[in-house]
Amino acid sequence: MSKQISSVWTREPRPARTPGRSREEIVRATLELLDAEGLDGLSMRKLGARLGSGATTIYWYVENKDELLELAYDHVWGQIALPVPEELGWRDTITTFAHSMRRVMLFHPWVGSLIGRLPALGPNALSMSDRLRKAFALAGFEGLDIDYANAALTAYVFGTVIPEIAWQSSMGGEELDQESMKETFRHVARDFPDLLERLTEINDKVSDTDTLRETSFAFGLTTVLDGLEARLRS
Amino acid sequence: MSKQISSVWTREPRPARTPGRSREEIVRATLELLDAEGLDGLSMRKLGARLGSGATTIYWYVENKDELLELAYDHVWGQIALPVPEELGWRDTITTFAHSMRRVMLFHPWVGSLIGRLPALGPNALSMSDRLRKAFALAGFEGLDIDYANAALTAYVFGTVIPEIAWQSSMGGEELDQESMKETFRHVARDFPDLLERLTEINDKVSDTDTLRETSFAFGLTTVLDGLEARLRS
DNA sequence: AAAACCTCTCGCACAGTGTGCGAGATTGGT
DNA sequence: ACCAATCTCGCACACTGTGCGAGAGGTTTT
Repeated sequence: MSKQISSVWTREPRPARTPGRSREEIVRATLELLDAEGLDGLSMRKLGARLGSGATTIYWYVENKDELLELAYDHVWGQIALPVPEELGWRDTITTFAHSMRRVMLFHPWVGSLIGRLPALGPNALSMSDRLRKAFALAGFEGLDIDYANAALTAYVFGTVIPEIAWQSSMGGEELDQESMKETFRHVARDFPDLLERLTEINDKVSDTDTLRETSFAFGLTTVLDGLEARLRS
Repeated sequence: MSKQISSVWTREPRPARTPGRSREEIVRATLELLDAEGLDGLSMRKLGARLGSGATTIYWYVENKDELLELAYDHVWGQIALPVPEELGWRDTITTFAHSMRRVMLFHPWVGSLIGRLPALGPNALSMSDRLRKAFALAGFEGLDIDYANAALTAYVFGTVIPEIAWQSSMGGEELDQESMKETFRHVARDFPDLLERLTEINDKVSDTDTLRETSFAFGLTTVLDGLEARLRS
């Protein structure tokens, strides 16, 4: 009888009654606040105000703020599209999935700060894993290799998008302001001639950074998929 | 004349005088505190106490707490080993690099929460990029492909390690306590029979989760490298 | 020697945080 | 009408980052 990891998902939720607030309502408001003001903008008092209640009322439905974040976190994973692999074939299925995952994460930038802090144990996260696994099994992977392939793919998406979020947020809500970004980069990279040269090359070839990042993402994605396919053939 | 992205690296540091504290001293104390108590354990007052000074003294050397984190952040990237590619060949070089990066990150788990919040513009981060690029250039990549390969590789490492950190920290400093982890997982995954089946399979084949994660990391790494190599041949 | 001027320290205060507690309101069952 | 369970929330506590302005200490100029 060892003690569980502390998480919302290891405690039974309070049975839902008709009167009063509900967990769903609270999570919905949490998501709105997170999307509107980011992780720092979420406070129990603001959330209470949005719900038309006292701040500490929330603690009746949720043990603490982290549990609230776990709930919001898992909700996001539910928004990722994963086509039925039997119809599209595994490569297109995974590709679609990866792009959808990226889009969803960029739309809810605050998840970037949660991935390193909260384990993803919610039903949506698990269901995502489950369906992803089926796609990889259909591709021909067996046993633990299914999990390894799964981990590699999601790792690539996470690792790409998380720094993207950092950039996006450090440019602070403003319009892209590409020129100032280049200026900044020129300044900090002044001691690295090769990096500077690369920067001007990028300037020549690529018009805006959004498509650059998307191209880079696609490049890495096919790289990973090619690597996985190589495994299947050996 | 557009305004810069706000960052320590875009401001000239205060010229160093002999008396009083120094930036290096403060960063060192910051790192100690971060390693000892994590990101939440770092507060200006605690840091001041450790330095034997008032909390607000720090603001003479640093604009705000985020700048302090940027400095500590960049310091970590300086600890990653990157062999000389001409000696080892690019694959071994990158492999060594990736493992070193993972080890360093796991040793300073708080970086996991910073990757999604602060852009990596410090000299160590840039120097890492620079040297990585050289390795990929030596491998045979050209032009933007060098950056894409670079991005793909670091994305994979980031994306693997960041969730690892989440697990590590959610088990709260305690010894691994594998049994309770399995118990937790069995509980949350109770509605996903395939996942449960996979879990027992893992239990049979793998003794401890540390080596499991390491195997998984190595699997994904060779996957990415294989994918990159496939690009080179086409 | 005196005055002016930097460089640096830090106590105080402010607005804000998560959340424990306990008193009260609201509800449903008898 | 009474009781017990369920739910709300004001207050308080310890804590956060940081703006401000008074002062200390040292160096340079007059």
